Amino acid sequence: MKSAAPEKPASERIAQILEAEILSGIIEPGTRIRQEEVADRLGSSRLPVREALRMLAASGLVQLETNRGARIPHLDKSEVDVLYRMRERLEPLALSESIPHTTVEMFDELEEIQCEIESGVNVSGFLELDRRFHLLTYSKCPTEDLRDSVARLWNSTAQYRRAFMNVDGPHRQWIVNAEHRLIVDAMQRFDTKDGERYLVGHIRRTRKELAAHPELFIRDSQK
Amino acid sequence: MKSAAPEKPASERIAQILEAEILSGIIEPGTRIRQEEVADRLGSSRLPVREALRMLAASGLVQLETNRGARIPHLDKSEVDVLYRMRERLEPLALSESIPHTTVEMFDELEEIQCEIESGVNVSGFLELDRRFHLLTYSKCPTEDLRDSVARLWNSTAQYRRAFMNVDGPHRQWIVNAEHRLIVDAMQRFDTKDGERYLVGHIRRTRKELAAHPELFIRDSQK
DNA sequence: TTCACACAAAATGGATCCATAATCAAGGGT
DNA sequence: ACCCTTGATTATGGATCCATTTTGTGTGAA
Repeated sequence: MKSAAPEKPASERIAQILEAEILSGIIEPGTRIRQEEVADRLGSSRLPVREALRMLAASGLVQLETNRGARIPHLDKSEVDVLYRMRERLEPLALSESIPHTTVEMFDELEEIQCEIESGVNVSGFLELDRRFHLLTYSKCPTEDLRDSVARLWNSTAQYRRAFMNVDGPHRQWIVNAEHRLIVDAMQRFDTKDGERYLVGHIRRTRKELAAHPELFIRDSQK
Repeated sequence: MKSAAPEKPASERIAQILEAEILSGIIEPGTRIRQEEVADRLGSSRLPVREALRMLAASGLVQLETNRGARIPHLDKSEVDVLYRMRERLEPLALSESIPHTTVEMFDELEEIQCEIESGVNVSGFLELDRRFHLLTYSKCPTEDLRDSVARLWNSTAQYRRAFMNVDGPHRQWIVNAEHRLIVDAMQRFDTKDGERYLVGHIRRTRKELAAHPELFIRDSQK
């Protein structure tokens, strides 16, 4: 019985690294990803990189063109809008499914994250904390497919949240804090309806604020 | 300038074949998929098969365990129930987004499919036609991610629709026909609200009928 | 000067080969 | 008789090598 062998996952390590680099903005949209470059940057052969790219393509994070390699897709205004409408419909379901299985430790962690957000952080810090906050509220959802779908939507829209935050910054940050607090309160009361209501409002407001900044999508024309 | 070279897609041909085999029931849930077997059955090396399995895993169609290969996951009653709730929320959005871009040819094809359904077909025939019908109503949705998400949900639940049809058969088939007709009518009137309403009812009714047959999920215990 | 054609360099897709972990079977010990 | 251990077989994960397509550059002509 060997306990010290967690058996490192395979090439999905590369997929996770690439995913992190993409949605943290290190790799910008439109950039072409060369397998060889990634391979010896992460110290492996091209083969795991290929598999990782296939996985990311299936997750919608990159686009593959045969014999042309992988690149991060540009999204136009209306596509991001629809992705947000998908979030408005799916995430409340994930929250509802998660609420019955919440634990005290979860609320402690949510409280901790929210306090850190309110303590004042920079843009990257907020994006990271905000992501952790919301995905944590969905974490007890028993259906893996639903959690994965939600995570996919967060990944696909990450770069636009970042761009928006860089423009609009901490403007009206108090609204986000209030919404987060209301969501946690509904969860503690095990009130799925209220939770869904506040969450829909949260996402819907973000969608509209994003739509008010079309300059974030100027890439549409130079596509 | 060579025009006759559509440049066959790469190993995703294998992914499509495997996908079709899985959701048509040829490969049953719980079955272990050996790369080598698939490789020389489809006349290629193991490498494209590996990539295809990674892609299918990212799509949720198979589960990968390191050094243990791929197998088709079992879903229990509550998981299928949540997948149907996801459908109830996402597919109306896809329909709404598709309706403004519908064409006359589409309505002709929908009419043709529905007539073929009403002409009386066997279970496999109905499942195929029903899938074509619904995915066609979403086909003009401009957001690829949304179309892909919907297709994923149809794939994940395919085997349970099949099992249900084999049990309950063409029982109350007239309801399906009426719902399909109402959906097409709403589309022709460009009434997205009505379309969403009828579609939600259609999926919701199916979910409840499925939930009334727990014997389709007896695999839960022998998991 | 600009466009076009051709050739070279590079990157992707695929196949074969090797290492390692898991599974199965057989044998021995309790 | 049953269980544990040990070895052999098998299957997956990874690396290197080859073919094909794309792309970028350079030269030539209009």
